[in-house]
Amino acid sequence: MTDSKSDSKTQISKLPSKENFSEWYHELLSMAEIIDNRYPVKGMCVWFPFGFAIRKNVYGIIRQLLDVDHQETMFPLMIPENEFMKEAQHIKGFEEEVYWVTCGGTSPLDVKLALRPTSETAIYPMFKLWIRSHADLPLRIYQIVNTFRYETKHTRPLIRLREITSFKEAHTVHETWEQAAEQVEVAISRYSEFYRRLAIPFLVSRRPSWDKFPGADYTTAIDVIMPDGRTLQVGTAHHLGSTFAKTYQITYEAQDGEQKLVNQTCYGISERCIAALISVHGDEKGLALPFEVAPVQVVIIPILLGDKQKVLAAADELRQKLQRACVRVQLDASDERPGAKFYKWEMKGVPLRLEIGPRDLEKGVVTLARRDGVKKAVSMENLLEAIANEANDLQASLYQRAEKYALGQIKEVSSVEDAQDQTKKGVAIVPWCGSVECGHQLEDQVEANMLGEPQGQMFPEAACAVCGKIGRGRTYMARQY
RNA sequence: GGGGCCAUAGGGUAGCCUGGUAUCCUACAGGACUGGGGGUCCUGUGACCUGCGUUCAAAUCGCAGUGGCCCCA
Repeated sequence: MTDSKSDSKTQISKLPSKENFSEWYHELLSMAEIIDNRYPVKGMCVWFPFGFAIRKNVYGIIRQLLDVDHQETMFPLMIPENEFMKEAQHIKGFEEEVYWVTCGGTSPLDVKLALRPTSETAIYPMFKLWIRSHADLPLRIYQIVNTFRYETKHTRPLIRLREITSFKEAHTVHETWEQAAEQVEVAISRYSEFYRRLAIPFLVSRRPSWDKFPGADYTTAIDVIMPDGRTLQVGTAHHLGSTFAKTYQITYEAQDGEQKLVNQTCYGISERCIAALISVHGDEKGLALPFEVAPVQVVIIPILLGDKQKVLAAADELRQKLQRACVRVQLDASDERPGAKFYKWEMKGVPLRLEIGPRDLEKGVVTLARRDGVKKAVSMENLLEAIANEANDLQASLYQRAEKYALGQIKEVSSVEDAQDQTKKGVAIVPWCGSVECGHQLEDQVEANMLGEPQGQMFPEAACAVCGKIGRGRTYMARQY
């Protein structure tokens, strides 16, 4: 404080500590050029080209995973009021959050148009037209679109937005309830694969009945534990049963000639997955990206000493070699000092850095530095192989680090008091008999949210933290974003 | 839903209390020397959120709006 001049110098372009997660997060978004939060409408942000490149790669994985048996499509942004208002439960869940278009130019519209907060009411009237017979089923489509919700709470870049720019929503239609239930499992397994590829550990749970999607029979959700111990919902899959089928009269002719109501599911992921990606892997130096989604996978830093032309030529040769091998490579031949470039590209999360200078040329090697700190010399001949290996190792190291943190944040507790303590810093697994009454009491007393029953796990018998009834039921509890 | 803090070059800030000339760092542009972990020097560009009010005069005082951040439900 006394030496403010040297203070400000050492703080040049430095991130706040990740301990101070909120500040770190906001700074990182702008310093790593992911999101520009200065757009003058509340809750609406601009993707920097670099951030958008991450988005493109990440959503490429989603597309890859869904394209196996889904078809990508695109529905309109606006939904006529009469269609939107048909499904009562659904409206009730969204009515306070809908933007309405009421005028065309200076003329009031006869039928108001809603900006989709999600697209069920846009898509399902069309499903009614598309689906005639059992031969049309199952139907699986998805779209990646923007949606609008008038959030009154505090908005947060990528996490709580008024315009969600990157909502991947899938909608499927099936003959039976069981087939739809199976589809929900498929959805969760695809999402699990997705987050594994991003090296992000996650929790899967069945949301309590009072927190399910409006109009759904049940909701299964994926949450990620953020660096401050709060959880972020980063994926949901809903079994819609025949609720919307009744409302929109979506029926098919079964093999026996009878007209039957369809069963549906929908499931979604938004740019919150990018928020999780950034937050889970990032550190004091900035972003840290898995090789698969990094816009720049390898950066080459020439060390311009001695015969500069020779070094530059070698660096460019290296660049071409990697480019031919389909590596997203960038040669940074700008006029900055090497150290400054190291910091710059570390901020952007580049997984691998290659340094090439006179010393390396002499020995026929390049210096390879991994974003997680590992640094070694590799020979020119084995370079491509070394890059592939280091990319794999880095992926494993990212995941291990993240998993270690995540596991450390989850604790089984048996009482309301312990749950209260635990949810201050992470996730509690609390014995719960499953009743709505006890659930509400838990949320009130623990002062945290119930994520719901952990999926795919077995627990020993224990007493419900509220009523004391013995059973195997558990619920995750956490402070949620 | 409730409460608090805040808004000055692209980013970070000083100035505001006590009304009059806007500070420094960084970034950016040009130049010179440099270059294996944030280089130095010279020159230059660039700002008082919007509206209304008070006043001879508003970055500064008042009101409203917009936007941002934090805490609690």
